[in-house]
Amino acid sequence: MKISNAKSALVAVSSGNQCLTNPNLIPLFNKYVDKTSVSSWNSVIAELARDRDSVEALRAFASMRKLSVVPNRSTFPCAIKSCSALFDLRSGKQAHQQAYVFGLDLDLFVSSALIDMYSKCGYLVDARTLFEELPQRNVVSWTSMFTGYVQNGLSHDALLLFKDFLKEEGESEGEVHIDSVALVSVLSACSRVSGKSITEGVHGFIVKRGFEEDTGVGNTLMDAYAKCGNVGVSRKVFDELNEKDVISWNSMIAVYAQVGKSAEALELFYSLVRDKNIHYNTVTLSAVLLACAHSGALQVGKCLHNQAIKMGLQETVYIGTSVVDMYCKCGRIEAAKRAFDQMKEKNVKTWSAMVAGYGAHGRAKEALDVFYRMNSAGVKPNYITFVSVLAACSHAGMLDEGNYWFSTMENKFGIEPGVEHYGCMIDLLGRAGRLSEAYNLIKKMKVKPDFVIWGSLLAACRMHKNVELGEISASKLFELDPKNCGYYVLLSNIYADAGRWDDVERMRIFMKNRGLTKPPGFSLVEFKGRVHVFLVGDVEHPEHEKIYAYMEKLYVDLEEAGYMPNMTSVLHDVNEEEKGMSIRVHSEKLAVAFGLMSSVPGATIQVIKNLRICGDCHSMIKLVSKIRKREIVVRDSKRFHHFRDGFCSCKDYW
DNA sequence: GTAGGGTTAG
Repeated sequence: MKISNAKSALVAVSSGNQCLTNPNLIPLFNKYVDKTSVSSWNSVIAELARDRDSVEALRAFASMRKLSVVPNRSTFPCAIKSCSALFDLRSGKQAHQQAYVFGLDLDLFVSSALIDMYSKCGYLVDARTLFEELPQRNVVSWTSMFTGYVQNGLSHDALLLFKDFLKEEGESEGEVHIDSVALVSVLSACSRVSGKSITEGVHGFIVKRGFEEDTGVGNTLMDAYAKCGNVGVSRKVFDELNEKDVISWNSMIAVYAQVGKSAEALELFYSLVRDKNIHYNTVTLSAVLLACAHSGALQVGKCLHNQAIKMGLQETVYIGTSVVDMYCKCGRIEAAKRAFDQMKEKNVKTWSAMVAGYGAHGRAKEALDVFYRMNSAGVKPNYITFVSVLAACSHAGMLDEGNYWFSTMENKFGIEPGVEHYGCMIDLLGRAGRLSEAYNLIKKMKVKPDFVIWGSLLAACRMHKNVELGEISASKLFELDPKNCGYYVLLSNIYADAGRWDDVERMRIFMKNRGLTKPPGFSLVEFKGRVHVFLVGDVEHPEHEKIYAYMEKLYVDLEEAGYMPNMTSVLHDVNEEEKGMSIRVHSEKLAVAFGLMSSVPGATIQVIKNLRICGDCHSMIKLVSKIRKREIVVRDSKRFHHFRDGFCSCKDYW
């Protein structure tokens, strides 16, 4: 019997039980499938399940039962797997019931599939109950249970279960034995709990049992080490893998892309391209596009987009979404829109990426338009979609719209606001000067306010000169993030504005005594397909001398045009002259200068900054855009600033 | 004929 023919026959006669009632189809069906033979049905169901045609597989299973063909232990696993693939708990339960009737529910093969089915449908308790009922278990039963916990966000329980497994393995005298698949599952639990010692422990076990050369185990190990902050070890595991498959490369590239090591991600991708033995795929491209998005590598991103088109992949929803996100984060919102419009299939992530993109560019109206269209298209917004919607309102200062969607998301969409949603609202209220409302909202929060929340309130207190609430926010921030000096500076500024010089002095001594740090600011500029990094006062860049010389000339022109340094956001513990020096060499200024001197006249300059842009850089770049007649785009940690002819797209609201 | 690993939105 040819399976593919069987499949077309089956498809022809399917739609449930019509195969029995439609006389024209019965001869066709009979030609390929002996409808009384269980093994014929098993082959058909297995083939359909393998083709991921789960709906047809379940129809075949139903038809078979209609014909009263008795299923055997080979029938159920594939049928149940199809239920899992469709998250069809009802059919899964029916299959469980039938397996029970035929005395097969405790069969190792059937029960493993059932455990997997219950887990995938979110019914972990049923999965565990069945697992406990099993008279004997093998490593597959255990693995199904491990992954069940991991996929339901209970990785800690998966690790606890692993301890039970080791006990049973020790007592079973060879009946139960760990394999690489089980180890992959355990490692994925490690990577989700981000525990360094547990990952190292499992790694030791892997070496002891001789699995360290297994490619699958190595691939997951890389991810687990990266998730607990040890990217160097991930790279070591990668380098030491004897047989790297495409997933090994993808994992390492994704690790780099996710931790923001974009240059390393790109470099590794280039060596993968040079390695003719391995063909990269959609996953690779997605990861590299993410690296471009992070580092603003637009030229490289464009090449990858073209490459995806050549490979016929631009319409897949993964790649499409990555491309949209890349253009948004590289400041090319119109290109993002074009890519977005061309996509035939869009999911909630695609829509949310577009909403977020418009929001970050301060184009709240368009963000909301996309959001409305998403609803009309019948795609349900989720938690993150509403973060994007509220962030769009916050970037544009649209308090009423923000308020509306903040209450609607819970009342109409049943999504409980999380710390990110509150963050947008505190920001909106705070900047509108409604400080006590903002403070009351914080007090009403069901989730614990984080440093973003208190940071927004503190910044608003500075803006609106409120000492009392500023002190409250600052004291919370000193607890949450005691080493970050940014908050001490802000509070000190609030005191200075109020003329409370004793308190300013107190803060200065406070900071001095505590070895406080500020995350180092850096800016990125892409030039000829390479991303250049600038730190504040950079002397590492090979052309730094030329850049400083260029800046001297630039400052002369700027001062002629009326530029006055604005020091309000500078530390109080340096003298006036030092202040002037450090502000002149902020990383975004160096990056803009490098962009100006190294690009052709008229070209847009694009800078990515890891922190928020400071007030002085903002006014300086506005002026630069005017006197040098250039469009300059700066993406800071919060949003985009498009500078043109002396103005910024944020309208100085940021 | 059963179980496992990599990717996209704030």
